[in-house]
Amino acid sequence: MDLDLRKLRYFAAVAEHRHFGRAAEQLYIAQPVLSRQIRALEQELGCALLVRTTRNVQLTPAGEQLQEEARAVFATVDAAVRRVHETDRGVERLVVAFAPGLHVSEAVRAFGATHPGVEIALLRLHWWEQDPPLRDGRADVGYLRRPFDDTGLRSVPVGSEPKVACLPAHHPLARRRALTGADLDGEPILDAQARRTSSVEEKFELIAAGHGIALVPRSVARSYSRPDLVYRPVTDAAPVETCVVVAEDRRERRVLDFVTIAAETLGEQPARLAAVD
Amino acid sequence: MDLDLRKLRYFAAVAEHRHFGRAAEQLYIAQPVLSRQIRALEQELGCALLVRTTRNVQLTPAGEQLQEEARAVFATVDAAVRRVHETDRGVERLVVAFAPGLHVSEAVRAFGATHPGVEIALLRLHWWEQDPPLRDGRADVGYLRRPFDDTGLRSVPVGSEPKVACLPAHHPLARRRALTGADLDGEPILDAQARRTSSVEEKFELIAAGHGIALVPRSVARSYSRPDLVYRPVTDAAPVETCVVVAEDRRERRVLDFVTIAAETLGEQPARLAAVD
DNA sequence: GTGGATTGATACCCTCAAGGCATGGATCTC
DNA sequence: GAGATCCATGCCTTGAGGGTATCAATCCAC
Repeated sequence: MDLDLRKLRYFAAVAEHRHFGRAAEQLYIAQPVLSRQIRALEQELGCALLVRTTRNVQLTPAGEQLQEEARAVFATVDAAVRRVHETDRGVERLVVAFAPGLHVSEAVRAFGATHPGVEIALLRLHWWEQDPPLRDGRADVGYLRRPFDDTGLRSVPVGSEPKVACLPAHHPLARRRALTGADLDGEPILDAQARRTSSVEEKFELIAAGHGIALVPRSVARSYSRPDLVYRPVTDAAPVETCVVVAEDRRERRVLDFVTIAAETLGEQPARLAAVD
Repeated sequence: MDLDLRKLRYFAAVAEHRHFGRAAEQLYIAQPVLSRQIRALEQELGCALLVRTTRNVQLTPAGEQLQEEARAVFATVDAAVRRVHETDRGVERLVVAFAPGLHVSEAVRAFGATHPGVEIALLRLHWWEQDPPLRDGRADVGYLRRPFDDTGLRSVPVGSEPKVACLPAHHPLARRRALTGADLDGEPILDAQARRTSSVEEKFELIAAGHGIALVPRSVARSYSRPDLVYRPVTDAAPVETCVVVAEDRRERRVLDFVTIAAETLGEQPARLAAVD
């Protein structure tokens, strides 16, 4: 059973006005209807949302939470309808995903110059979720770092780069110029299996706070530097390969064109990803 | 009139199976019902979603778009219901927002140590939208940079820092060690009024691509460095003040506690925000 | 303290959309 | 061309959404 958007909108009105009568007036329905709908919503959710006295209405903590969640729900729905209409009117959209530290401006610019009618959106990826957005349609094309699950995907390698260790500035190993894998034995590594952080910045916050260290591609080190973190090369770590990736069944012109342009852009200038120190 | 989640779920099933009969079977409804519901959805949206032949079903571009949007809608709704239930069961949540370049790990760690039962979520803010999330409930407390609209908000200053100019590495002004405001006259400044970018990284992509320059607080320069961008101090630019901010009507214990801890954390170590070169 | 005003809840009725069943029309397969 | 497959249409039933009238509880004014 689904949450009913109508009831949710009714609840949002009551939560805003803190008053059934005025909320009903705004919704152009009768007040008793509103009372019943809200009560039904509470039953469906299985928790109280409002504290009713005969003189006023207050929100329970769950009610306040729902008031906020309602905003997100309506924003998502409105955006969905808008984008469907745009697509129906012929607007072409290309969602380019990129793993942290990778730069897409050149390819986007080159693509935009030859495809002025295509609206481009960027999507930040995360370490722990690189390929799913390409498979489920959230993104049309992506810049990914191996390893990732490439079943059902087509990958074009566009460069490779060494790994570096990211340490807190006060870490004992930070005094060394370079490290080897053996140096890192016993260190707590924050990897994809660890508690999932919602952004790159959060991961660095954890490292800075002393919760662990991380092995990251050098381009990440170049993009995110902080005074309380240091990066040290790990001489015997395997290099990381970057790929431009699309789902195998995507055959739209704009998608194929972007892949071509992206491969050319990076292919001509491999120094972008594998620059010298 | 609202999009109907029931119809949307029906559509998602048809889009997945590419077949009315099997979709109806999965939904435990009769096939004719499904035909009518989908047709009604198409009328409500005002655009065709499916191309029906008597032998199979295909999606129109708008239909493919809606299939993808449906995923986002359901994910949002599910998360909303889940969080409401959690709140109802007594789980306390604190959403800490932060403007780009600010680091919250110390305060979060200190808060977590004294409030082990409170679940903490982080929310990245943008230049053009700093204070609204605090006012509409998306965030409980935030680290903001002036200027922002502080009506209805309570702000605790916690530090100030100079501004620097962010330029493409090949820009003529990049050869200078320091700049003044006069040097930047006539340069295209990417500010909050400019075309809105959805992340800090995108803004830097634009700068790197030569679309303009930006004036940013020094802590942003410290957090995001790239080989194709350079930062230069602007000697006569007004410093930027950072504040910990909450809505005036927020009086929950966990919110007030976090503000206290945040102010103490940054107050004791002002070097965090205003470090030497 | 008492009566009027305000506010949310309840009772009862009506309407219409959602859903089921039977069937039609079109297309593919053999 | 007969049968199978698949989506659409017609018709009926049911239940959720909505309206009006009214009640119960509280607040406020005098």
